[in-house]
Amino acid sequence: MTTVGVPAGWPATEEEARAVQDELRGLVVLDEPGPPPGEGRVTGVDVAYDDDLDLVAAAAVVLDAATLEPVAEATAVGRVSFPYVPGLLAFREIPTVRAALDALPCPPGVVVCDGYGLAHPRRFGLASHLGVLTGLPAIGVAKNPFTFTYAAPGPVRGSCAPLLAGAEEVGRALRTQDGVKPVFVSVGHRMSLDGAVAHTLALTPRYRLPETTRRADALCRRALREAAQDVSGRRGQDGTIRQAPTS
DNA sequence: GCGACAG
DNA sequence: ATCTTGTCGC
Repeated sequence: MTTVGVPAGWPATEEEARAVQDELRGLVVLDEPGPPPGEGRVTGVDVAYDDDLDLVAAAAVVLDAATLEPVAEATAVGRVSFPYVPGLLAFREIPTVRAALDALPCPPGVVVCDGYGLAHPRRFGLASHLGVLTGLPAIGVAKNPFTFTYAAPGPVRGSCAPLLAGAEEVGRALRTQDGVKPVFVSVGHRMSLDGAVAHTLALTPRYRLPETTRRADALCRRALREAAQDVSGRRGQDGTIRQAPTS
């Protein structure tokens, strides 16, 4: 596990954060189909919070794309770098997620985020932001439609319908299991929408959410529990931080 | 102006 | 995201 602070120059206000998004948005690569699903490696990233303890724990879990078995994993713990503001989620998650990705012993392949990419008020959600900063192909798979609209996809696994911002298709509502609420897939970086949907289907043989997300979610929660244990052990009742044990 | 709003 | 027990079902 690695520890991270808030990066120097990280936006402190919503205005600054939006300006960063407007500046980086142009760097998203949309003309690559991305690696084929079922080959190479796919990495899930997720984050868990304890706002009271000012803790963020991130996990990155690398799966073999063919078998969906984990081949590597890493975690990182840091301070909360930004409040939750709809549309600015990336500023809350990225520093710790990047640290976890950097701690991996192997290349991540395609990164699967818990949230959106292009399906975003300024077309630059978490998956796009993380993709641009790392250069990795990335997609977003979210659990709800945010402010976007969609027609219900067919009831069978694999059915999908456009996720719409007005008339613009920003992603797809995808049924990953028969009769189960769809997930909301969007392109992050260096991947086509069809590719993002195909990857998502390949990652959901059994459950609604991708195996990448499920594994990363379980791991970051565990990392948060352990970090919270450590912190409470080192903090007095007045919040004073005592010295970490030297061993 | 007010409410809704990825995680 | 997080607060949270039991419960219905494969």
